[in-house]
Parts: sequence; structure tokens; C-alpha cells
Amino acid sequence: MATIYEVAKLAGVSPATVSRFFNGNTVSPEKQRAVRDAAAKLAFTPNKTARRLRKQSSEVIALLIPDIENPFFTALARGVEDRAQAAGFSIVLCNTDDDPGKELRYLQIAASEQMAGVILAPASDEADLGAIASLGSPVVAVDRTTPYPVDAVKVDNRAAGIAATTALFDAGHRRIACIAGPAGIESTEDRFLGWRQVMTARRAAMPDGYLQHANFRADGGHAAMRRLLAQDEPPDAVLTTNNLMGVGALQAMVEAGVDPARFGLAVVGELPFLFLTPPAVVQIRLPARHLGTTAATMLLERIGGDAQPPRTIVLRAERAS
Amino acid sequence: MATIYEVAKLAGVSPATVSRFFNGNTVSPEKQRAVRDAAAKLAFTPNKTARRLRKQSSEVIALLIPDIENPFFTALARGVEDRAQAAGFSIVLCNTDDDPGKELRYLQIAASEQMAGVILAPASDEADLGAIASLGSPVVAVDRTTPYPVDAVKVDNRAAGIAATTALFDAGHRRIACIAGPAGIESTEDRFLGWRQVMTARRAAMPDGYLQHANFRADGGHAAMRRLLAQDEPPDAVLTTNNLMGVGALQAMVEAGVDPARFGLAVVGELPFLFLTPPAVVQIRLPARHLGTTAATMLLERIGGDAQPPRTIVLRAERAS
DNA sequence: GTGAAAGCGCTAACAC
DNA sequence: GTGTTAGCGCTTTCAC
Repeated sequence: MATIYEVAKLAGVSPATVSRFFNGNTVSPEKQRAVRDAAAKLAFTPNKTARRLRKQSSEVIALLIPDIENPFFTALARGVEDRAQAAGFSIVLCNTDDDPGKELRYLQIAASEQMAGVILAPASDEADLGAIASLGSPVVAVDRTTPYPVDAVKVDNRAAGIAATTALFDAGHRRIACIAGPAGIESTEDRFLGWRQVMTARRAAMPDGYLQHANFRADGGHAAMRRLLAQDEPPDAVLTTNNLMGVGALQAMVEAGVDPARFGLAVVGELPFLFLTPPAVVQIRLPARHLGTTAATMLLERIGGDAQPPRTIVLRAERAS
Repeated sequence: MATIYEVAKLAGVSPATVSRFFNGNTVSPEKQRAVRDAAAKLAFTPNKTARRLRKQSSEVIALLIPDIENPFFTALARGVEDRAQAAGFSIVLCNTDDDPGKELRYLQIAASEQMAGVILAPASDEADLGAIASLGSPVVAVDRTTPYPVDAVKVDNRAAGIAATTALFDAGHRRIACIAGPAGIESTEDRFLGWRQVMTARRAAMPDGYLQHANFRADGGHAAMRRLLAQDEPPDAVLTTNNLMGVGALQAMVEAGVDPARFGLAVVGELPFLFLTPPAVVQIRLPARHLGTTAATMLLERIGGDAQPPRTIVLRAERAS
């Protein structure tokens, strides 16, 4: 790896001029040519590590998501990537597994690597965003908000829960159960609250067993659905507060010989790759990619020096089917 | 961000001692305590950028995959991550979109960021792996091999293609079409060759139209399937050389009112999340995660100094259903 | 076992 | 417009 000094010597200029050239600063045309030629001859690439050490910042954004195998988050990541790429930033994807420990470690890495900023779908409220924010690195929370005063982009989750539940009511169902995510995670908690709100307003029965907590993945939804079907008075419809739990629930229904067209199923999110989804399944489409582009845009503004008070942007979900 | 000097001053030792402490070198017990206390008081985290500049290497591995939204590659990424994490390495995920330009850019970034190594699912043969390899960064190709002499991990793709095609024959089909990926991509090309080998051996008819090239995603498989069904003498079964094209093909079949249980479908890979998959669909399971762990293991060995000639490891696929 | 000091490759005053 | 120079924070000889 050639250095700026070797290029300078070959071009007959000072290292500073080489640096200026590569940073787009004013350099006389002749020297420009000399530097360009010398750099090409030596296959010179500026050393980002040195530059970062010197400038105390980089053009890399860390994106922390809880599950890289969930299409919702990969779509979100695509959104972030598109936007960041266009602005000349690279993104580093970190998989937190919804584990506060992993999340914390990645946050520390982001700080000690002088990343330009962090976009985080928080695994918990424990993440000490204050620490990294006070270091000067902007942070944007996405999908879920945090107690810290940082920018956030989220979906109107309660409205999504309401829309999903209402659709089941409109289809004639009354004994509607809810498979919710782990307690304490804002996004799905709000969707669950939407369910409860509709159920209460319509004076529908909500036996204890009709609320099932499950992990966020298909196996969680599957197990929860089995528990529901095994009850003395099983529900006649179910709402899952995320996509993957919906996949699991549907699988459990099919296994149990329950017809998805008669037994109601509503999902907040989209059943991934499920082109065979019975048309009766209600899906509330979440703007995953848009969440990502919006978060990236906000972060880039902050990186650019924007210092207004933290904002929270709320995107709307829409009925997909 | 506190520095090593501040810690040293507070602890009453030299910066070198602080450095030694954090690198696990021998430091007397008293000084150990002094340093630990001082570091804690100042919330000191070693600056990785400075360390990297000095050591000319880092504990970060770049993983370049063509499509972050394809479950095959995310599973592979999980495998890499698990293995790398256990060894104390972080991984940086880069989405090449099967675009040689993007791939090249990421490769350059990996070099100029002094990453410890690169695991790459090559988008094309154009990637100049020689350049980065000659820089001393080890490279492992995964899923697809390259013309460069680097380590590689792949699947026995031809065997997978043979197994899939044979299964369709055994189910009684004879007019078997093939939806292959873009020409020039080794992995799916070999699967296609497996198909042709079986078809030839069994003296089955292979009209030109029975080989369809498509992009790697569901929309590609969907369009190809429509073309097949529109033919004068349509096939009675089809093989897709990857998972997502299988999803698209299945969708097209359902839309056209073709019963997947009668019309044969075989997929090299797994139909993601498709619990409703008709049992008649043949799936050849690919060891995606294992591909990742194996690649990571090889890379870590290289990083550790292993200098044996490049190896290629071939993993077996297995019939899943 | 410990400290002093050089230097990794770059950028940004500062002087000209 | 251009060169000189100091230093970003760390690791690592080299003495002691």
C-alpha cells in the first residue's frame, strides 16, 4: 500500500498537496496531473484508518438490527443502505439478536471505531444511548423509540393494531385472540394495545388465555397458536403483532386442520414470500424500507451538523389485503 | 473519549504500561489494579482506529453477499457471524446486489480499512481478488468459486441438480423444464448442468424453450414460469436452480390454476417460510449456515498465519422433501 | 517489569 | 497555491 509520501515524491510535490488533491481542495492544474499520474502508477488508495484517526470521524454508519433473518429488518436495511450509499457513506450491519449485551458491545464498537453515526432498532431500553450520543455521534432510533432524547422513526403501531383487529371484526369474528411479542417491546406492545382498545370498545370477551406472549420468530407464533387451539373455548380468529409470528401461527393452523379462510388471521406486517397465503388473511403492510430511508435521512442531517431538538417521525401503516 | 495518556497519568504509570495491560501483557499486580481503576474512572475505551493504524490490521471481517434479502445468504451470514464472534471478530456485512462495481468498491474499502479478511460470495469473475490478496488480507470465496487462487467453500451443485431432476423423473415426469439463473454464475450453472446430465442420460426431450434464464429473484422465476406455461407444448414439471426463483415459479403456477401436486416442481434450495408448500414440491436443502461457518473457519486460520496452498471445500446438499 | 521515544498515514494550521 | 510541521492515540522496540 503506497502512502501519500511516496506519491508526493514521485509527483515532485509535498504530501500536503497530495492530500489536498484527494480531498478536492484547490491544486494547480499541472500538479493535479502530476499527482494523478503518480497515484495511478503506485495504485495509491488513501488510508482511511489514518484519515479517521486524524479527523476523528469516518464515513461509516452502523446499523443495529435485532434479526437479520427477518425480512422486515432486511427491507429496512435496504432502505438505509440506499440512502446512505447515495450520500457516500458505507453501512455496517450488526445483528443484535435482541440481546442487550450484544447491542451494548456493538454500540461501544461504533464509538471506538469513530463511526459517523448509529441507526438502532433498540433491543431494550437498557442501551446507554446517552453515552454514545454525548460522544458526539448522532443516533437515530428506528422502529422502536427509546427513553433517550434522540431522533426516532416509527410506525403508528396502535393504528396498525386497530386496523387489523377491526378487519377481523368486520369479517364476522368475535372471539379474537392476540399473539403478542415479548413484553416490554414498544412496537408490538402498541399493536397489542390497539387490539385491546377495539376489543374493549366492542365489548368483546377477552379471557386471559386470549393474550399469548411469544418470541418474535415463527416458532414462537407456532407454539402460541397451538396453545390457543388447545383451549376449552378456543378463539375463532387471531391477530399476531409481527410477521414471523404470523407465519408460525398459520403453520400451526394448517397442521391442526384449521381452515385459514374460516378461522380469521390478521398479521401486522407481511407474510414473507407467502404467495400461497389464503386471501382471507389480513395483512397490515408496514413501510419497512421507508422506515430505513427516513432514518438514514435524519441521521445524515445530524451528521451534517443539524442541531435542532430531537424529532420523532411517525409513519403510517396501510391495509395490504 | 479518554486516552491512554490520561489513564497513565491518573494511574501513575507510563502509557506503555496501560497499553500492555489492555493487551494482556505482563504487568505487575499493583499496577494492574492502578490501571484498571484509572481506566474505570475515566470510562476509557481503547481507540481502535489508532490501534489499527499502528498495527496495520483489525479484528473486523468483511462479508460480501449479493442479496441481503435472500434467506439463503442471511443464513450463510449467520454462520459466519457465529464463528467470527466466537473468535472475537466483528463482521461487516456488505450487499453487492450482484453488481461488480459495488463489489469492487467494497473490496477497496476492505483494503483501505485494514480489515482482517474478506469472505466473498462473488458477483462476477471480475472482482480483482488478486489485488486484495496480494495486500496480505486473506480472502475466502463462498458459494461460488473464482479464477483466483484463494480458499473456497461451495456446495456440490451438480449433484444437487441431479438429485432434484431425478426426483422429478421418479415422480413420473418426463417433460422437465429448467429455470436457471443468469448465465455465468457458477453455482446455478452447475445445477443446470446436473439437470441436463440427467435429461440426456434418460433420453428425455429438451426443446430449446425448456431452458429459461431468469434473474435470481422471485420475479425472475415468476416471469420464466409464465413463459413456460405459455408454450405450445408446455413442460409437466420444472426445476428452479435457486430458492427465490422457486417461490416465483410456484406463485405463477398457483395464479395459472396449475396444481403443484400434479405439475412437478423441484427447487435447489429451500422455499423460505413456505410452510404451506405442497408436499409434492421437491426441495434440495443447501447447508447455508454451514457454508458460512466453514468459510469463517478457513478465514480465521489464514488470519492466524496458516500458509498452506489454497483449498476448496465442497459440502453436500441433501434431499429435504 | 517498566519507561522513553519513534512512528503508523494522514490532515490542518501556519507561514510563505 | 504550496510546503513544513505537529500531532491524532496507539504499539513496540530498545534500554534499563
